[in-house]
Amino acid sequence: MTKPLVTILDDERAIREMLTDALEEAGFETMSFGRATEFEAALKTAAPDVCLVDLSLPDKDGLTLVHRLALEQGASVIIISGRAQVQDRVTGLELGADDYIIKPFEPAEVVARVRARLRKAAPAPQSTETARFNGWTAHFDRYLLVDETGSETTFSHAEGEVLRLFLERPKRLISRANMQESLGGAAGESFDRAMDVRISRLRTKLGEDPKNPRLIKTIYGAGYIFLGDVSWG
Amino acid sequence: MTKPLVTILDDERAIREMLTDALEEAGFETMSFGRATEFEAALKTAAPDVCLVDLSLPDKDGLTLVHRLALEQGASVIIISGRAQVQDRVTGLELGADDYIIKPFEPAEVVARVRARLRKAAPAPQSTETARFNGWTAHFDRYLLVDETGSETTFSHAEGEVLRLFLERPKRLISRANMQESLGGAAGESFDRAMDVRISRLRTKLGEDPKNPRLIKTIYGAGYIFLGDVSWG
DNA sequence: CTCGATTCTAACAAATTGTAACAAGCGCAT
DNA sequence: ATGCGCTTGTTACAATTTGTTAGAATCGAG
Repeated sequence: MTKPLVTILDDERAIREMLTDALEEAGFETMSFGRATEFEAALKTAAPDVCLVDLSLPDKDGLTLVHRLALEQGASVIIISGRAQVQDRVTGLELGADDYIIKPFEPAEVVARVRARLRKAAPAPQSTETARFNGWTAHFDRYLLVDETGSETTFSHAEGEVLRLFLERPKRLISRANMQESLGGAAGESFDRAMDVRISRLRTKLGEDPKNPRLIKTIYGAGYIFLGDVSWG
Repeated sequence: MTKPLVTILDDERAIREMLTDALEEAGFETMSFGRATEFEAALKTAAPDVCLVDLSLPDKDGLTLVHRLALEQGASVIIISGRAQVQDRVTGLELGADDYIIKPFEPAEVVARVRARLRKAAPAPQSTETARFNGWTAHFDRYLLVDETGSETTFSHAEGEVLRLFLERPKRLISRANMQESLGGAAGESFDRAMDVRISRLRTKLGEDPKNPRLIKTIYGAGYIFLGDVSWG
């Protein structure tokens, strides 16, 4: 169980430090950025669970960024802004933000709101070993994949690891680095290929069309994303 | 597709009415209650999607109720309270609330925050991932462009970034600098060409006539403009 | 019309990902 | 021990995506 990753994007160093301290003390992993471009570069290899974003950025329009974040990444987005008008808050929230905190803020409240986001988004500390998605049913305890027609296919342990990872974080980018870590892969360069192969094999078991995969999508240069409506239990 | 159900629990009639009006106008089903016992009775037969709860109730401790709600029901809980201290907010959120709004509030903001809750809870946020324009349908979640005749073309991630940018700002000039930012392009000079190429490729996928593009128009020396009647969802 | 600046796009190249085929390792029944 | 079958990583090569280059096409000022 790794620590949740919270990213901080704010052009004021003092604020970044304040938030970093508070969040790390609360037991989160953090990464902070002063400008949007750095942040976006980092997104290619890390998948944050919650993103704190200041709207007044030097190099980019914050709202557009929020919109993209909310849409592409499945992460929760919390806007932190000095703009206190109701209209600002409403548009921020409509564009996809999950929360809107006004400066000046108390670190304790930010932590509490981050926790509230994580609680809902949590991959569900499911005791169940069964998940359903798009007609399929995966039984992890029996290494069994059941079709909507009822026909069964088994999957191996390695395939199950990948499948579980996907089912636990549906509709979110999972970077290769992240996946490698979760699969306990040695940092070895060649493991990259092994991962591809695992995914390839999983894809064929799911009956994916290689030219046009519907469930496991590749994001060139970034990672994978599982598009499926998952429900556990 | 039934309307989401929002419950309101507040002892002041004026507030109940204000919220009911705003929420119903926004397209939600509502139920409102003046005391906790009524509310709890109603919970036996209805499953709200979002619960608005005022903490200062005549007949019960609001926080306990929130805690139970958050745990037992799967609903999102938003506290609405006159108690504005940071400590109040923190404990409210820690106990399981998803959001904390301070009185006095603007109905518009409440609606926006309710929407934000529902967005995350929704099983398939398909709505913002599909856009229609001039006979085409773009499915960003599946990287698919569908013709009016139904024939499909896939587009890559990079192409999708451009397309999305256009669809988000139709009929408005998008400067090259602006586009470069949004595409996360390094400020490098040579990225200019890469952008051209992305657009060129997108154009061919959209079947544009090079001599006479109908959708993606070049404004010499300024940028691009997307002419198309876009509707999302 | 001519010229320089700008944009278009075909063709190439580099990086990244997909997968068939092979090989090593393991468990298990013979 | 031997051999079979299964899992999994490795290798090698194919395919895809993306950026780069270069020359053609286009634009607008003078």
